Amino acid sequence: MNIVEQVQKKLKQEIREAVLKASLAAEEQIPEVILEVPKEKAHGDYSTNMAMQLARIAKKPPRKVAEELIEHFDKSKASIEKIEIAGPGFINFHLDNSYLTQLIPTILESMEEYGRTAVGNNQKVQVEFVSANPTGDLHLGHARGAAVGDSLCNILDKAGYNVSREYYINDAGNQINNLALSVEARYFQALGLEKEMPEDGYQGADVIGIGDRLAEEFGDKYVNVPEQERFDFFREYGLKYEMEKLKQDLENFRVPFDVWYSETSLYNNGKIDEAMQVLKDNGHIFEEGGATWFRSTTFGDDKDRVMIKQDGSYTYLTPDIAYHKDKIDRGFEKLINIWGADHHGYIPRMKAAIQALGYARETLEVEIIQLVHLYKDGEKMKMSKRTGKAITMRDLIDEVGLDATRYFFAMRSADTHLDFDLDLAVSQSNENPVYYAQYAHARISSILRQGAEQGIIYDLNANVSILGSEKEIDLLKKLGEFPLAVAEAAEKRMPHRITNYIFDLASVFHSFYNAEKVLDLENKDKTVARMALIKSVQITLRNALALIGVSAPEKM
RNA sequence: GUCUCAGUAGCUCAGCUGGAUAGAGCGACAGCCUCCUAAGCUGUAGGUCGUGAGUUCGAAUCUCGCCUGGGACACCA
Repeated sequence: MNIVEQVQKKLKQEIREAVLKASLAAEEQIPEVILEVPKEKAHGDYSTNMAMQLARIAKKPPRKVAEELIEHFDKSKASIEKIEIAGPGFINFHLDNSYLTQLIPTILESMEEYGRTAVGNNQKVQVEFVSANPTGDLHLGHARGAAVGDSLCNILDKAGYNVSREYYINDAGNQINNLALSVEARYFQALGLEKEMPEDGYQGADVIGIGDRLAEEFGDKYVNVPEQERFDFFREYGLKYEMEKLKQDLENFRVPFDVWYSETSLYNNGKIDEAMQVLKDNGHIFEEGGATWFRSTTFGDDKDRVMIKQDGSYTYLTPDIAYHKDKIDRGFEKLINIWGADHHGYIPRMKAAIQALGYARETLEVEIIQLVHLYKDGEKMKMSKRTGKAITMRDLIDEVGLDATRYFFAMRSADTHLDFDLDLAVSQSNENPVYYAQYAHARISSILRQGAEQGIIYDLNANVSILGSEKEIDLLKKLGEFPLAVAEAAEKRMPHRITNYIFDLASVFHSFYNAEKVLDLENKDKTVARMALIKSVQITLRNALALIGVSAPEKM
């Protein structure tokens, strides 16, 4: 707990104490103390609406309640400088903010650990994301899911959760057969032979590439082998090729995974049968029309779902249920799935399955990633995966750059539609919000470099108590918020809270930079203290950027 | 038709557990480099928070209806 959290806690305690001493409410009647930072600086450092909340219980007008509360408030505690009643009954606290300078040694000592909290309680959380079919290139929606998922994992980790990142490989079922047939067609075509693409074949350029590669490597070797052998070979080859490319693309996008989980493995190790058996034992399975059904309506789904089709094969749902059972069997207490908007209708049946297996519905959380629309020259770009005309994640990174892409995806809440302005993201100018934060970091680095050249040394023991100007206090306040911002982003599963924080911190720094000079040879003590301050800003900025996978350059 | 997400400044979006005069960026306008990076700073203009009701001391925020837009509603994955 840093000094800011300690002061807030103290303040809340004192407010409760005052309520009791003033006999405004009995102990069990007191609502949770809400402290907020007023938008208006004139309204003090913190304010509480306690008096308004108590008005009914105390049967007195809010301002009267506030007066009595203040009367019994012990001002000697919690650095209080002044207390005022304002508006309809707010109580505004003005603090002696000199305590904030204690943040500096805390941050300098914590370094890359600053921001870490234990709110997650080491809970075992698994985040499954991207999980795109290995049948083509990752597109924009996947890129957004990857960026949001990775950022969320970083944030959860920082907030004290025990996180595992997982990718579910859909390497079974029709779409892979389709891939095999598409590869086959492209292979024949690469050799100049006639071969039609399957009806729902993958038209992407990457499959053409696989065909070319096969033709080059093996010549016409596979033209005249038995069909089944050829099919099996192309299936394996295509899958391996697509997966390698996928892994490489994600790695380039700074998105690592701990586990790559194969759907096929569920078929081979009996886990599907196992899951089916549990559902059967729990009485949620029935036969009808030659198919085997899961009675998901018991748990609020719109209709029951087929698990084994008339032809004896599984639907997509069946291995997926086994997969989720396996996740829980592996000891995860919370499963977070990050899905594209098109899978949105799938949530109720998956949650139903979790319940039918005998677990709490809330074990599974699904975060939906809404669609991305690309705009260029003010116009929406059309794309279609079927015809292979989609812009791929790789195209996007090549054109926009890694940092800008990550930042753009992280900065919008994931469940709203995103209009991605290519021209804006590409622009290397002040129009681009990505550079704003990086620029602040580079500026700080530059000042610290020059300070060092002039032999100015600061350390944990720098006398920071001499800091206290308005801009310095603004900076310190913002620095103190970081652990809270991370904790809140984690608990609400909202990575974009972090970009908001980054922007705010950078903004306060730029403002400070323009108002006050750091390096001042006439006043060495102040220079040392300010260098320690901006070093703290640099550390915090870098930590925050790391959470969303954006680099913190020393120079720009 | 059912479900779901959204609608906030000209554009793109924030807005916390319901709080005070609804905020940023871009764009427009006016200023700031003899000074650590002007990719920056300071200020001005710009709003019926889609709409109608309800809940209450108080609603952009919660509830319901309606309008508009996106998406999902397979024995596909």
